[in-house]
Amino acid sequence: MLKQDTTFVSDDTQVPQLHKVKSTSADKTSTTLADQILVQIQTSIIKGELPAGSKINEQALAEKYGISRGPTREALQTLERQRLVVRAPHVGARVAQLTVSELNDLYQLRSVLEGMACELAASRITPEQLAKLEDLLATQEAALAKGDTYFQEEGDVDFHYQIIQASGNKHLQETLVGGLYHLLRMYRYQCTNKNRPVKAIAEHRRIVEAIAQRDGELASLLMRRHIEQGRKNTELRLIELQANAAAKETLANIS
Amino acid sequence: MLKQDTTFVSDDTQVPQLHKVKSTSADKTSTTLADQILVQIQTSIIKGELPAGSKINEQALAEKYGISRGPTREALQTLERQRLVVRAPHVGARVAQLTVSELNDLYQLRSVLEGMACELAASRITPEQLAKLEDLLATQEAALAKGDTYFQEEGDVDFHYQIIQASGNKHLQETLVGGLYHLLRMYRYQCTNKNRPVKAIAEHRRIVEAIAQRDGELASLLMRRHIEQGRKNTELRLIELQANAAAKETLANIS
DNA sequence: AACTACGAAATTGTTGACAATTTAATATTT
DNA sequence: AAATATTAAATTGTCAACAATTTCGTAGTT
Repeated sequence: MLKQDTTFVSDDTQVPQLHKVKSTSADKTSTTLADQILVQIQTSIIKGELPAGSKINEQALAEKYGISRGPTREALQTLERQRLVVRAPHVGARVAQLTVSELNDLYQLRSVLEGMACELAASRITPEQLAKLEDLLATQEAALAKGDTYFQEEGDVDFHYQIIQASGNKHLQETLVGGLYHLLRMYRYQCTNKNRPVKAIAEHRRIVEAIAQRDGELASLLMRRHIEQGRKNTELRLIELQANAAAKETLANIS
Repeated sequence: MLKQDTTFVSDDTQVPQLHKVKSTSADKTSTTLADQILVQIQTSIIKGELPAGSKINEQALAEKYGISRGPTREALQTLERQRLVVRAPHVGARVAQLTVSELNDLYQLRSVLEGMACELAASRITPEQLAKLEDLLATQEAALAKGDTYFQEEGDVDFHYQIIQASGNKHLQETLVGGLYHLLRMYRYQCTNKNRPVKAIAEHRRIVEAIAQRDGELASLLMRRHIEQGRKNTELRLIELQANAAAKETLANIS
C-alpha cells in the first residue's frame, strides 16, 4: 500500500494571504469563525479603533461579533503570531504598543529580509510574475499622474508582496507576510504621510528594472535603501504622534 | 490619572525561551496546561516519536496527556507558529514534512538572519555577554577534548542563541528563536551526524573572535559560512534518510 | 497619607457536550 | 473490475458552564 500524499503539491497555494482575495461572487461563509473575525479584528487594530497598547477583553470581543470565546481566543493567538497582539498567561491580550525602538528593530529586520527577497527574485522570477509586477507599477504610476492617491497604500503593499512571492522561498514568505507585515501595516497606517508616494514609486521602478536585468545585488541595495527611506518617514511621524499623546496626557493630569 | 504601565519594563524578560530554564527547585505547576504539554509535544516531534508528515489527532493527543481538547488545540496552534506542525481548517494538523527544498529554504533564511545577528552583536554585545559566550565556548572545547560528545548538540544551540540574544533586536530574536529554531532542531536531530563538532567548534571560536574585535562584517561572513557547512551536512543526511524510507516503502509494496 | 492585607468582582483557563464538516466504507453503476 | 454516488463513522469547530487566577476596591495598620 502506498501512503496517500507524502509529498504535497508544492504549489503557491499555501502562501499566506495578506488581504482577503475577492472571491468571484457570493462570499461563501468562510471556512471557520476564527478566520472570519480574525480579519475584522486585524483591521480594527491596524486602523487604531482598538488603540495601540490597550487591553483586549475576550468576552467583550466575542459578544461584539456575536460568537463565543473559543474562536475569539484562537483569533487572538493568530494575532499574536502576527505581532499585532501581545498575550500573557492569566493576564490577557493587549494591542501591540508602537515604540520607536521597536519600529527600528522591525524595519531593520524587514530591510534585510526584503533585500534577500530581491536577490532571490532577480534570479528566479518568471516572465509572468515580472509582467504582473510591471503592470502593477504602471497602474500606480498612472494613478499617481491623475492625482489619485487613494489606492497608493494598498498598491505599495502589493508591490512588496509580489516581490516576496517571486523570491520563491517559502519560509521567507511566511516570515514576512505571515509574521511581520501586519505590524508594519499598523505602523504605516497610523504614521502615514501623504507626500511620500511620488518618490516611492520612482524607487519601485528602479527596483523592478534591476530585477528585470537579473541584477540581484543592485535590486537588493535599492530595496534596502527604499525601506530605509520609509523607516525615516515613519519614525518622524511616530515621534510626532507620541509627542501629541504625551501632551494630551499631561493636559488631562492638570484637570 | 496616569495610565498604569504604558511602557513595559523593556528588559530581556520577554525573550522567547528555547528550552525550559531550570527553576531553582520544586517545579511549580506551570502557568497553563497548553504551555505544559507544548514542550512535551515539541520534543515528541523533534525526536520523531511523532513521525514527520504524520496526522495528529486532537482527541488522542488530549487523552494521552490526560487533558481536554481545548488546551491541546492551543498547543497545536503554537506548534504551527513554530513551524513544527501544519494545520488546515476542518482537516486537522500534521507534523511538518522534512523535504530537501524546505531545508534549503530554511537554512538560506537562517543564514541571512544569523548573519545579521552577528553584525549587530559585534557592535552591541556587552562585556558580560561576551564573557558568557567565551565561557560556553571554553566548556565545549574542553568537553570535546575529553571526547565527551553528548552535550555538543545542546551547546551548539546555546551558542547561536546567545549571539542572537546579543544582537538586541527583539523581532529578530522572536523570528529566529520563536519561529525557525524549533524546526531547525527537528532537522538536526533527525539528520544528525556525529563527526561535525570538531570543525564546528573551531568555526565558533573564529566567530567569537571576530565579534570580540567588533568586526561585524567578518563575524557575519564566518557565520554564514558556518551555517552553510551545517546545511550541506544536514542535506546529505536527509537525502540518505529519505532514500532509506523510499526503499522500505517499495519493500512493503512487494509483500 | 502611604502602605499592606484581605475579600469580592472580573477575567482567563479548562472542560464536556453538541453541531458542522470531512473521511471512510459501502453500495451502485458503467 | 474501476469509477462514481451514498451513507455511516470519525474528526474538527463551536458553545456554554465551571474552575482557577488575577485585578480592583475596601478596610485596616503603621
